[in-house]
Amino acid sequence: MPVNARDRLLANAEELFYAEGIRAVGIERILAQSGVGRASLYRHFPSKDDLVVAVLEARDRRWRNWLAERVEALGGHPLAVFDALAERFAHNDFRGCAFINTMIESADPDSPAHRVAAAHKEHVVDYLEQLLTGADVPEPALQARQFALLMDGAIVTALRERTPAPADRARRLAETLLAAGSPAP
Amino acid sequence: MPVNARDRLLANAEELFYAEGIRAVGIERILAQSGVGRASLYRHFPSKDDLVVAVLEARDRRWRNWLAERVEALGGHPLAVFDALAERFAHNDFRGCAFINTMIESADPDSPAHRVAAAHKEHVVDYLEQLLTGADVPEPALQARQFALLMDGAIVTALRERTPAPADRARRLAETLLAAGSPAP
DNA sequence: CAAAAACGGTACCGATCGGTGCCGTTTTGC
DNA sequence: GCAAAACGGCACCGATCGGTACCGTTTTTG
Repeated sequence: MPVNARDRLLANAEELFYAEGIRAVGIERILAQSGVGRASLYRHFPSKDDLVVAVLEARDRRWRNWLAERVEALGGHPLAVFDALAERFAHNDFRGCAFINTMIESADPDSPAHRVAAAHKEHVVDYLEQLLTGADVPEPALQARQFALLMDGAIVTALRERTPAPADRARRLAETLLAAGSPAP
Repeated sequence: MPVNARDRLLANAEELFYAEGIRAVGIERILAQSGVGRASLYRHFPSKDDLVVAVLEARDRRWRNWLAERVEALGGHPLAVFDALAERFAHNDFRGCAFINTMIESADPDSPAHRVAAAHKEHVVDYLEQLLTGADVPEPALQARQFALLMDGAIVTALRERTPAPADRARRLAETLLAAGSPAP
């Protein structure tokens, strides 16, 4: 557990928001679980929305770093992103993608939280394109979007079925996609 | 606009829930937009949760009927489900899949709303399997799950990008999937 | 060791949440 | 045409929402 009140708030708010949703978690719950005084929260964050944005930005950085490291450790092939996802799905506190959830909960596309979530997904697509380019896959920009669609589909399906299997199914789809694209240029 | 208070409540609640989320819409908003008295709501539905379940069950029936009719009209081929999705994505009030949104908003898998949403997805998978079986696609049970994953991936991506393009991309993925499965038995 | 910053606890605020009770009116069914 | 059901409007309830102000204490900093 972090020592700062600020870091404790960020950690506990992220956990609660991810597990139950942003709107479903009140300020009081966060304060109680963090052991932080009410005033301390508003010293660090002007409003709940600002706390939400800070939580999402931190999670964005951490999640993308995790993915890159995990793909690297699994051999660096683009298909490894699905193996990384499978690891996530296996955790019993898996509750889907925090950023998809945020875009759905914060419906207004112009809201700060929604913007951060949308930006996260764009960054992931950029990473995928760079990964596919490095693997000499033709049309990496288009294939990156296909991969992202498969990843989000796997995430939503895993949330629904409560099993890591969708990661493998998405991986198989991506394999046939790469196999179909390569041999006929 | 329906004449019954009950039907007006269902119609307006569905519209508001879909557009802004279930938690984000209070009882008062629904009453005002429906022109219904407060007591009338609680005469028909014991609580907000019961209203939510009734709205979802009605939408489930309507959505699946719509999909079946649309696929039929588009030739009856399994790939037509993606053409049907493309039509939905083009509407400017498109806000993703109400049932995915519900499973995310009502995080508890045992909550009534979550159960209805999960059941809807199972029914869609069943329909896909029957559709693929009718088209003599090998391993229809497995391919139905692949199709469902592609559909959900397209829906989430369309919500994110705010364009119907993901439907075409998912269709292309499904095409290569069928092409890869058929010629090598 | 002292000044200053960070902190936890509590009382309080207006607004809104879902839900109940009662009233007079309108619509429906026989 | 009359009884009964359905209805809309309003007042009200306790609980909780996000947010503010002030308190005395602890921790950091120089």
